[in-house]
Amino acid sequence: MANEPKLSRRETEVMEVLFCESPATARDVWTALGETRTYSTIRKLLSILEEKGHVTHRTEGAVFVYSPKQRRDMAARSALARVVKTFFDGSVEGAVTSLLGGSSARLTDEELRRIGEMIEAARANRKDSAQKD
Amino acid sequence: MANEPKLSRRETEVMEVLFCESPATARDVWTALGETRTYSTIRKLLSILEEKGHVTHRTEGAVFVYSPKQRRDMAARSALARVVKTFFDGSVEGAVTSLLGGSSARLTDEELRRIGEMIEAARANRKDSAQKD
DNA sequence: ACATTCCTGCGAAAAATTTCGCACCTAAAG
DNA sequence: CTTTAGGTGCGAAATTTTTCGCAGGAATGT
Repeated sequence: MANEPKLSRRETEVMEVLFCESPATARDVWTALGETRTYSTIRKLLSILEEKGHVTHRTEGAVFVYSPKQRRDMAARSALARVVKTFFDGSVEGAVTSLLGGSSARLTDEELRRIGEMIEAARANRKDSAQKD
Repeated sequence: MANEPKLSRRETEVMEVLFCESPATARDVWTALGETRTYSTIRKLLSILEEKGHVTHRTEGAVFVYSPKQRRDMAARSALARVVKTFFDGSVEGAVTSLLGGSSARLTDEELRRIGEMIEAARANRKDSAQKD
């Protein structure tokens, strides 16, 4: 069923920070994570992540600046796919509904308009290809 | 930043199965997970999860039937929220776009129509409350 | 009643993760 | 040049996770 998570708990945390705000130094990550552990610990995690191939770094001056190796949009897609499968029985509609319902208050009218347009476009696109058949 | 994950790797796996198809017996979960571990292992996980308060069980006949303790829609919301924050800088619009773009082929026109309506409703709602101010 | 099968409970070994400290190096300030 | 602040590499202790096996108990078929 659900393909097992590749990352451990802390590794996941670090990756999330990285996806959220990369590129980032070990110190950045440390800060973002609330400095709840030792700076040393974070560095270790980062190096493990790199060894496993989930992260790269370039040296800037003498400091390491890390970035996720996977493209952000791809990671986003699979994260969403997982949520859709797990919580919405695979229904994208369900997910969109939840997304819209949960925080519609935070969406500007402009955003809603754009999303609406997107839907229209998708429908039009759909009809086109339907005609082709 | 990102509030740390409460569950370990395997625990997460089990919870996902449970959210996907609950209620479920230990054996169900075991099967869903591909029988890659021992049945005993899965049971242990389940009991740990229960001890930690993430899961409950009722006895049906003589077997345990498990269910997540948190409501599915709530879990869904927070899962989505996390993804939105991590991969879309908090932009719901971005997430919806990705969702729609990624698998628009799999959405029926009917679904698209409904989503469209939902958007309209949200916009209308928005204008109403704007007038109130 | 007896054998067989499948469950649950428990305890602990085995393995993986997580967390640090220490040695050493570099850049910048004194 | 010397000192200081902050980085990196590495090894290993401390903890958590993960995995099992074995001892009953209940249900089912013979």
